[in-house]
Amino acid sequence: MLTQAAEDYLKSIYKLQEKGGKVSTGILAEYLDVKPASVTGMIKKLKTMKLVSHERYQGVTLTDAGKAIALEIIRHHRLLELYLFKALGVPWDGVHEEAEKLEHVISEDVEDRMDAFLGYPTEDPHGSPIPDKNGVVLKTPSVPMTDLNNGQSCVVAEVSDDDSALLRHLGSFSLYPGTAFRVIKVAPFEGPFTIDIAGQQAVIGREVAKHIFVNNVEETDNV
Amino acid sequence: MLTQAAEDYLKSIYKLQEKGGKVSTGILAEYLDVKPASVTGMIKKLKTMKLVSHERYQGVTLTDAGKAIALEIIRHHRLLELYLFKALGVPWDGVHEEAEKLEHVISEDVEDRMDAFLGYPTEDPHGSPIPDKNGVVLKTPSVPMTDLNNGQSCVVAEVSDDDSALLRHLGSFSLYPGTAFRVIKVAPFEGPFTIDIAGQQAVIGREVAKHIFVNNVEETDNV
DNA sequence: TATATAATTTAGTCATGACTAAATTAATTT
DNA sequence: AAATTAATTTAGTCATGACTAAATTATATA
Repeated sequence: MLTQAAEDYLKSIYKLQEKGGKVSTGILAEYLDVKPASVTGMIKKLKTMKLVSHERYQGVTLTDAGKAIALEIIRHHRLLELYLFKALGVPWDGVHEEAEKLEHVISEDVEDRMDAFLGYPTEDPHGSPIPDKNGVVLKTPSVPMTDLNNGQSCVVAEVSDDDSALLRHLGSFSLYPGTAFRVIKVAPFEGPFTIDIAGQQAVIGREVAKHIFVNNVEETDNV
Repeated sequence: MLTQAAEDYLKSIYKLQEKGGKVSTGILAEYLDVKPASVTGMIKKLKTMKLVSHERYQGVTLTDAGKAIALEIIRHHRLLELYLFKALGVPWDGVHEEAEKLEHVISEDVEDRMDAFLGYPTEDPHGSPIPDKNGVVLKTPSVPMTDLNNGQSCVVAEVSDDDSALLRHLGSFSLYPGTAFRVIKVAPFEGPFTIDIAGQQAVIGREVAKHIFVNNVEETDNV
């Protein structure tokens, strides 16, 4: 069995390499809120376990074995998030933190039971895909909200799950995965987005928009 | 926050001192499956935290603060056991092991939600009392099955929760808390008990009987 | 009471996984 | 190309919580 720390490293490497290939020591350190020297130490251990590939000064990548473990942990995490949300009513801005602790100790048996209870779901409450037991992830294509222009309508596909305050903010506009909205105005000079959600207007800043991913983008006339 | 190890020590001390006042280093070591020298080390730490009282060579006792924490962990454990059993259908011989890991990471919020889901229960699947949020335990008086004699009838009140094989064995006779049975025969020379459970006969060895506690004991004529 | 045995504690070791400070390597400027 | 800056690695430290081996204290026996 791997330690909790090792599991967290693998999961983080997976997430970071999703958007950008090799993962540098510094980025990983920042992501894990740990000093770079500590990362170097753990990478060495993971390397002897053949879970990562690493050349000095060149960044890390997961091996197939490491990737399999990372996906298993991510599956735990996302199933737990959805279970806490649906079965226990934990608010969506709280499920991440809770799942972060539970994901390392939950048994396969309990996980299977939660999976069945939920009807074998494919997405967590933030719209992220839940890998299946074989580590297959079906990712629906989506674009960052910052790519949108005036008059386009779309549907929220996915939002970042790790910033509780951000999620509460989005919740106040009902900006959940599945929610449709239309861009009324994009302010110039990297300004905020004014959008229409079911008749309600909301102003979404650039920094927030970066964490929202959408699909079903369509040009619309002013309604 | 306490470490997981410290929490386990407090919980174990609580359980052991329930039946026998001060807890010796050796007993605690055996219970935790750890060497006595390691126990001495942890006791020192717990003492500096004022969670236990300890005089060299004289055994440990929990302070009020230590007892409060122990009861909190036990509450977590037993609520989790019942939740896993009722909400997820985990078999009763598996819930202990699972709860053992979860009890250290579950939040108060999630615990409260499970408590509400279960309707604020007072007993876990093995008949052990669930302490309330203030650490109050209501223990129903019960006697070990080994105290029973020929012809007595009773109801199962509580069974040990930590031996999975034993629980499966009891389950095969439907010997759950709440199950009534009558003693047909106690074999002489510390022999086994032959009992009648809803018309079905079963033979229960002495070692097994030690782990079964009963109440509502009544003399009955042969029916 | 002296001695043997059992229980407990002390002292020192080990693996984890964090840290700091210093050294090394890579990338950017001038 | 040399020098500066940034990133990474090495080396050594620390707290946890386990361990073994040896020393100490308590208990039981002759």
